[in-house]
Amino acid sequence: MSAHITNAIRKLRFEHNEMTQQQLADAVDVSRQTIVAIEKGKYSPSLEVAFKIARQFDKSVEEVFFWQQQG
Amino acid sequence: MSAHITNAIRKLRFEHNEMTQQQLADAVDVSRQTIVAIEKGKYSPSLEVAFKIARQFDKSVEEVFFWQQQG
DNA sequence: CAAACATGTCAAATATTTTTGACATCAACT
DNA sequence: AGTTGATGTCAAAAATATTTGACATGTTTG
Repeated sequence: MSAHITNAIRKLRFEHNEMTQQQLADAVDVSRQTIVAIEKGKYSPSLEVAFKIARQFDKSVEEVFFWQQQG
Repeated sequence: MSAHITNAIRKLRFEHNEMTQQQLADAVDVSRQTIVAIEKGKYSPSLEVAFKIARQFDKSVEEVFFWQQQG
């Protein structure tokens, strides 16, 4: 029932000067554990955090997060 | 500190055959109160609900939700 | 080897989102 | 006048996201 959301955060971090999880966390003002959890798909972020992460990489939300509908 | 996110849900509901809050709620599988709260900007939704609402209107997340960065 | 760093994980506490149920108002209709 | 439907609000509970602090692992560097 719950939709699954994947993301390209890890890929984008490496493409952006090998940014570390801690650096991204600081840049978007969340904890490192939050970045880890989102990156690993443990849960999906709030829309606000999603916007912050996307903008950090100069991307749209949909270029970073991928939603696949369930049946 | 908290970024503000506005949205075009009400406008889109009316553009889509005057869809009611209840119909939208049913379509994206949340309660009517959730639609009311998001529509009125009481809080911003999860990324998952944001995706569902956007797709309901055949829009991207960014065509429905507008994030304004804080200083 | 030891120190530093990046990553992963866990558990408990806190914050935020979402649900449920109830009630109020207003407009449209019979 | 009464009913129905759409919207708004409130409060408490439940679910989910986020934080904090701690610890473990592997890699790199002095």
